[in-house]
Amino acid sequence: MTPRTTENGRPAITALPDPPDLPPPLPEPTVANIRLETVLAALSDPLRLRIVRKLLLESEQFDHTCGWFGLDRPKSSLTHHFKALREAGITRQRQYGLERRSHVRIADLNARFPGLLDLVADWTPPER
Amino acid sequence: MTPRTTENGRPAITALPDPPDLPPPLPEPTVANIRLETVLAALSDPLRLRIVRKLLLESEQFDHTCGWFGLDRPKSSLTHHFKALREAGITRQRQYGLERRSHVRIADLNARFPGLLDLVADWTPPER
DNA sequence: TGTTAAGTTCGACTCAAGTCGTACTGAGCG
DNA sequence: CGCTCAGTACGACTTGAGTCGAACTTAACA
Repeated sequence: MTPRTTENGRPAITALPDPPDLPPPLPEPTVANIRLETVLAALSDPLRLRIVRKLLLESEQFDHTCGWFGLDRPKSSLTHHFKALREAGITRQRQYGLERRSHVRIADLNARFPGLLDLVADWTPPER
Repeated sequence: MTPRTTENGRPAITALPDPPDLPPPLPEPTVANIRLETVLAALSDPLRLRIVRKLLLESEQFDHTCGWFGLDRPKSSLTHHFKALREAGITRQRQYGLERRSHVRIADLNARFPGLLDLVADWTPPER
């Protein structure tokens, strides 16, 4: 089975199965409670768009800490944005000791809003 | 040629050709200058989501005036929202005498962000 | 030419969101 | 125990968006 690809040759955004024995996720909306307007609002911020896009394109295996993103912002700002993504239902966060790791809820979002993640993956950040 | 349909049976959102001899469009971004983050921000407002959805699902032939939408808001608020949609590149507005009519730039948006309009068409407004 | 009506413009107000410093929490580890 | 370090909580500040009233513009039309 070869992965389906999108118009521009990139492999489509698809989900991998979860490994067992993970810490429980932090509070998040159920799939049915994910609202389009909330998701769009969360993704309308360029920094959060960068975060989600990087997770989609570069996360080799599983979830990642805040530091992995290399974002030049104070920690309190990052907390704010990662919380916004999680509460919108876009990412799932789990606590590993001191670290809080994030990944995109790919299967949930593909089920609820097919095609949306592909738009994020194909996004190009504004130059400057 | 029968129209392709989406997963839930609704006909896919596709564009009709423009009739000739229209008034010129009001200022709007070119297709290449439509930004994903701007479009998502414009669509994250429930009122604007309703406007676009209604245009997609119920506009029988061509574009529609503000009044057609039956929105219970003062005119200055409607001006604000229709301008936001137009400047984001989501709608095109043309002046017909006193009236300013809007329609969705379906072909442009399907080319730039495939699948996005289908998400809007399938959206269900929050109850109450 | 005067009236009507669609829509804009302007300015004021409110509120939510982004930004960030500072203090705090809590796991890991010597 | 006490240090370190990831991340949170809280609060202050600023900015931008949504909301709207009031005055204005301008076709259409009698």
